[in-house]
Amino acid sequence: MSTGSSIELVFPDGSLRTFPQGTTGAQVAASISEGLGRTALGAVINGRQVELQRPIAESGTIKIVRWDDDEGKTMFWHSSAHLLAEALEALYGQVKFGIGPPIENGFYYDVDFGGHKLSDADLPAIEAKMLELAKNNSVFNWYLVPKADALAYFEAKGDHLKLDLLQGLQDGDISFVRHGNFTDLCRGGHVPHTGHIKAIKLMSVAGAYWRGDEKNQMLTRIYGVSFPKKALLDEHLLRLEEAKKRDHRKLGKELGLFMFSQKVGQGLPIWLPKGAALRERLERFMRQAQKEIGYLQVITPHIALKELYVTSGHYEKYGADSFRAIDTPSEGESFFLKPMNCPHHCEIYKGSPRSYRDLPLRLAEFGTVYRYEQSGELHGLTRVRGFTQDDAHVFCRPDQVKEEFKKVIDLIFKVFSALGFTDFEAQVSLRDQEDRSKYIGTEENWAKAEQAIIEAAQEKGLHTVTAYNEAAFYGPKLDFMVRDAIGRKWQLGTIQVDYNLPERFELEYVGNDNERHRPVMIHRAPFGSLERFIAVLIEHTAGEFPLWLTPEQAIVLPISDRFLDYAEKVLNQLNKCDIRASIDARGEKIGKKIRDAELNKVPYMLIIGEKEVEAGAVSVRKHRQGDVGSMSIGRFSDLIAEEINIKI
RNA sequence: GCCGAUGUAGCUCAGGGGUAGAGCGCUUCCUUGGUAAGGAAGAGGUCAUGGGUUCAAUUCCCAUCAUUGGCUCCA
Repeated sequence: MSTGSSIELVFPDGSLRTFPQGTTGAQVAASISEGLGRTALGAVINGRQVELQRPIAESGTIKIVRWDDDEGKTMFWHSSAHLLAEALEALYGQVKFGIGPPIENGFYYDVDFGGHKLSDADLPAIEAKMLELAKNNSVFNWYLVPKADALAYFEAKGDHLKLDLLQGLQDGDISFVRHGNFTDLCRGGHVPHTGHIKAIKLMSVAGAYWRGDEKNQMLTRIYGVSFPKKALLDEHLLRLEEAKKRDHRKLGKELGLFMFSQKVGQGLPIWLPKGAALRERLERFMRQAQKEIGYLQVITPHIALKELYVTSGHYEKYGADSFRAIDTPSEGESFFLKPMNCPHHCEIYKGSPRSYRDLPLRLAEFGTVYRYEQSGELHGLTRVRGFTQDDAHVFCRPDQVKEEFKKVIDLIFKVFSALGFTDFEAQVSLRDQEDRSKYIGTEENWAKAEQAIIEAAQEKGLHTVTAYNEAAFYGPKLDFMVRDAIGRKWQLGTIQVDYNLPERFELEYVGNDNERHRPVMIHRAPFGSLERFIAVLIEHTAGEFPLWLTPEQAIVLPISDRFLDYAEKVLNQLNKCDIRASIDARGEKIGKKIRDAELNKVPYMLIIGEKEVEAGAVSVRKHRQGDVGSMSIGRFSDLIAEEINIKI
């Protein structure tokens, strides 16, 4: 409660202190410690980010934020976007500004250059201008103006974008922020002055539709990132380099896993022998895991009549975005490439009468599906036009939904842990809260499905986040996001509850009351798609796959060609022990062979020479670790078997 | 689909109006070497494709295709 002359502020640690009315965030920070006073970038008061120099108007919660706080970075990058705008105006004059928000790793500004075309080559000059302007230590002044004045200001400036933004704002006072020679419409939350921005890197230029709507004008978006210290920028750029080294497109090529062919078509991955073998091992692993918990494997064709997808609702929803229909020469039939496996599985369900005793019926298929994706969206293996889902559909009674859902969660846990994804979170994807026209099915069924997901996730103790407008058009989802070895988030597995398809396909079972009932369907794919999963696995492991998956587990390195015969014998024995291996028979020195094997990320190198031949042994060297000593092949194969068992 | 960039040897890339270069890889020869690069020689490219400008285009211009960073979309 604030009195006339003082305010009370609650700090993040729960402590409460009283300050005179009109105290600024900066004064509060300085009162805590000299260090905080120096490093503070902003304040979060009652959940709102505000500048340190603003007097605090009312009592409430306060958090002084620094660079290390997320809010600190947000304010820092937001301020940097203003600085970018100032630089652009200084360099190019008549520039219209859209929005310039902070993002996960930096900031961007959407601008309209009129006729001028900006390219990457212009970025260094803009960067230099920003750094130059930053040195002015221009204070970010936040102030209120009447809406009429705000309109007049941007009217005079001819900035139709800001005017458009203003239309959407409530009448009354509008907040502006001014620093140096630049004034912008802005909600607020800036660092004290531009001098804090010490290192800037403008990353790229891209097109972006105004307000994200493709019917609107396309603006030029400039992406950038900035830091309070040069060293932090260098570190950031190093991280990007590291990510680049792990890029699955690069590693996939280097390791001979997959390729694309212009003649085959964009977005259609081709699996090379090593990649295909890796993929098969993943499939085998999944088949086994599913078999253990009662899934039945099925196989369905790659095309189906249009009517199937009319029934399922996919035609109405995605017909226009599908590959063109395949028409038969004389019968006038119209087929579509399979974009989903579920309609086929529904037909399997329908193929014979079902009793409540048959449920749950769990049909699994590594189903290859084809979807027309816009050309600009294709990306390596993560976004393709033809891919294989580790798909399955659980048909069950309404009373079994939650239990079945939980079993699927367990399966996903098992898969993730076997593959080393220990850090993940689950996202409950629900409908758009306003626009429900995008979805099919009754309100009642949606409510039931959403409830089942939320409860199952809770009972499994999952840490979940809720995302609206992320549901599939026929039902809500539980999506699993894993965090990879360098901290990036990827969406992998998904589980979806569906009351709608059973309805549309008129699926039934006979209950113990001898009446007909409608089953519920659960769609699920722990990997999501094999393509995408392998892409993520490549980037997560940097191409150093778990031993049980890796295409080449060992390589035999003879010291000279005098030992080639023995090398062949060793290879034979390895094959017998089911160890995937090859021989490096080149006329190179051992150092070179070792180097190449290390670079190729082969887990084990078996070096053989005079000593090994005499002892009937191999000298084992482990990738990244070095020499682990000499042993018999039997011992080596035990070693490998042991390592595989620990990991799965 | 839209905006920007890119496309030269198997890979990574340099070059530049007068029909091309490096490193790695590959082949052959010499070397027979003990835990991250031994030496030499050689093969390999219609400079993405199609037009245009020019005496001459891989180089400049246009279009197409593909890749790529974004936007939109994502069953």
